[in-house]
Amino acid sequence: MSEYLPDKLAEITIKMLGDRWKVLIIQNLLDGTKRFGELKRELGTITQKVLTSNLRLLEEKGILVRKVYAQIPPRVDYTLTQLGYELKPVIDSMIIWAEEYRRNVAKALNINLADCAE
Amino acid sequence: MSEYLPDKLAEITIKMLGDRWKVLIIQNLLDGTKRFGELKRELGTITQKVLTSNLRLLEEKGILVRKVYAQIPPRVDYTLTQLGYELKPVIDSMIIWAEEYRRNVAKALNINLADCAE
DNA sequence: GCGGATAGTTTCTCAAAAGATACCAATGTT
DNA sequence: AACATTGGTATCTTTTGAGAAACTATCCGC
Repeated sequence: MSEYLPDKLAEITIKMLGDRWKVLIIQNLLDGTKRFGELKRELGTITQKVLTSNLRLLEEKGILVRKVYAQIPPRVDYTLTQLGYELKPVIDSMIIWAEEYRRNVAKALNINLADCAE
Repeated sequence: MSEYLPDKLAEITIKMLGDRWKVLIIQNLLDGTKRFGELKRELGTITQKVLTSNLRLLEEKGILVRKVYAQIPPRVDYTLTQLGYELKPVIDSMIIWAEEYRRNVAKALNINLADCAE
């Protein structure tokens, strides 16, 4: 039964990173502190609402900190915590796997093309 | 702009592993070939429907293969592909991170307890 | 016939997150 | 006044996956 405990651990991490936007946000912040608008531009098609709610959740979970400046126009900086930075190896291994996956897809396409040629 | 391409790669992997059941299924199959009922028992509370649909999707994506035996009672074996096994480092790094996260949560609880004591 | 084995399929409901769009606040500049 | 800056908030709709529960198919043994 104790062999199932590692199962539960991966589940914890998936809950933090379990969707497109969270992983992209964290990955962006690996570059260093960024402002709301900067993140929004670099992430592309994300809505303000979705960005806000994802940032707030990651803050709540201790992945990042949000620093509000007393100024107008408003300025808010987002920075990964140490815990957030420690997600880098996870993301890196994901990138490595995706590159392998891409190679496999390309290989599968080649096979399909050969079938069509016959 | 090319710096964003790695961003997209992590997204690909998250789509494969992006929820509780997929990561748990893959992790179970790292032990080797298993049957439907075996998976269902070991995963605990998953419904047949959810297990089936997750297995079919992982098969479609090339993460696992499904071998149907011509017998009654029905027998279907599920085995990770090479590509599926290559998700092991991703899952391992997730486990390591979750352990760190757990330590941080415990630390945060200690701080909160100290605050209450004062 | 009933119950057991196995791996599903079906139907409906619910929950959570994303998406689309509009609006808000404060200050500064023209 | 209008427009600019910034980081939001609010409301409604859509999408997706999970959950609950029932039913299906085939063979075998009692």
